[in-house]
Amino acid sequence: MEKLQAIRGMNDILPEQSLTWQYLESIFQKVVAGYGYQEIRFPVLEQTQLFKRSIGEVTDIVEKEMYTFDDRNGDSLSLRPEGTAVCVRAADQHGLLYNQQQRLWYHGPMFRHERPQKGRYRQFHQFGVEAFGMAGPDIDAEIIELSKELWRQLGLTDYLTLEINNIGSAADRKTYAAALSAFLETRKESLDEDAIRRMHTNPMRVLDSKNPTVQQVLAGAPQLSAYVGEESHEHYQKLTSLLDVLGIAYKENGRLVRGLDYYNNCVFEWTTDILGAQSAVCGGGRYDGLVEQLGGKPTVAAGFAIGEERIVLMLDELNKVPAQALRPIDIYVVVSTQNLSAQGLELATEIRKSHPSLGVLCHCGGGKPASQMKRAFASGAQLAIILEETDSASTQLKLRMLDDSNRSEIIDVDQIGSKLEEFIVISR
RNA sequence: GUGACUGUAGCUCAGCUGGUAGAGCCCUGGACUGUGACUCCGGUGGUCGCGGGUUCGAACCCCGUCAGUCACCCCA
Repeated sequence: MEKLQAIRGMNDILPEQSLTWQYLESIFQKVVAGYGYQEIRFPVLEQTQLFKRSIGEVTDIVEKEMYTFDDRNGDSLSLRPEGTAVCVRAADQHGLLYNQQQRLWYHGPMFRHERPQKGRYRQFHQFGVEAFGMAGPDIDAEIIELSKELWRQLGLTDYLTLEINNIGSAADRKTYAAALSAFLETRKESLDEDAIRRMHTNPMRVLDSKNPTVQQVLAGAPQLSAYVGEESHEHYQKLTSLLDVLGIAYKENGRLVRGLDYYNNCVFEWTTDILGAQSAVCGGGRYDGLVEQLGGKPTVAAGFAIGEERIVLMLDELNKVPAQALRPIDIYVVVSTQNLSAQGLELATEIRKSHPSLGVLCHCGGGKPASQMKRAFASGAQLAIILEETDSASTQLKLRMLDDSNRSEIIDVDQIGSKLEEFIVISR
């Protein structure tokens, strides 16, 4: 029988790794709750039209990266390549947006058909935040500060840089793209193949070129900032002064252009240099026109999304997950003879009841005490409780620390309640 | 979608210019050990990613295919 395997670019997260994911998600949830954001959950499958109308018909995501197929009745469906569009659809469909303010968060798998590489997979996970109905730069500052707080609690602050830019309104960008395109046309002979190809399809993408010659040409190119309207300028200025007041350092990057069409005014990105080529771990900005574009009443909005895989890679690389979070269990119960298996199960249950924060694993499946001890050490538990029979056919317990100390003590069964705390720290 | 490198036991890897596979770890039985760890002896486990081709003969050469890794593109 041929073995089946996972689809390319779709990873299994095994028990060892899942502890890191749980830790990460618990910090995320704690932080957003602290800022008053509420969770929203929505489907992984939506009408293809939703993404075409939001992300943009001519973007890479829609043109070549979506998992799109026909439903049994012929409707075109797509696996969600990102969360913002779906969040808007869901919130608007249920009347959460009109004349209201909402602070929402979500997380879950997204799908893009790209060649996998470090930090980028076909099924990947995003954690995102979306705020609706607040026009001012204050909410922009809030979500940026929220993201910074995530990094602080995860211990990643020193490894991340905030980049921001003002990309103006959709109309501003259209005018600018035309001007840029015209400029590039005059320097065509100095451009590489790539730049020439994008010159007309998506001229702003040429700004990202890593070719030094092209970059030289760009030095004399028109600047987006010159095409940004007065209103956007004012918004951006207020935002930067808010960031200053909040003590959030940022780098202005005039070439930061998001790949999704719906953004406007301020956009931002958190980047790191420890992940190789995939340096962006969080990206977001304002998208004031999106709700209306999707058929809702005009509603201003801002949000960001974080790539969870990339954060997990950082946490692993930098060893930032506390040992406590990586410990699958606290206590391993060893049953020295099969006669004691019922007592072992009872004891484990009792400890779970009296100390709900502890993970207690009771050895099952038989085996010599020696091999049970071996598993106890391998389990990552702090303490082994060994049930053994005495000469008088009663049972005694041996507590043994599962570290190099070899510390151990023999006690009566009814002493366990008080003795436990002498051996391990029990958090509430 | 493009490119480079890789694909041998559960894991990490050897395998010289082609002659039908090996080690360590893990697991397991035993010796020793004041119930894991060190040492010693034994054991389980692979149609060498898959499919073709060249050859008397291929893990090793050729072609294709699938998968992994990294990079490009783009993005989180």
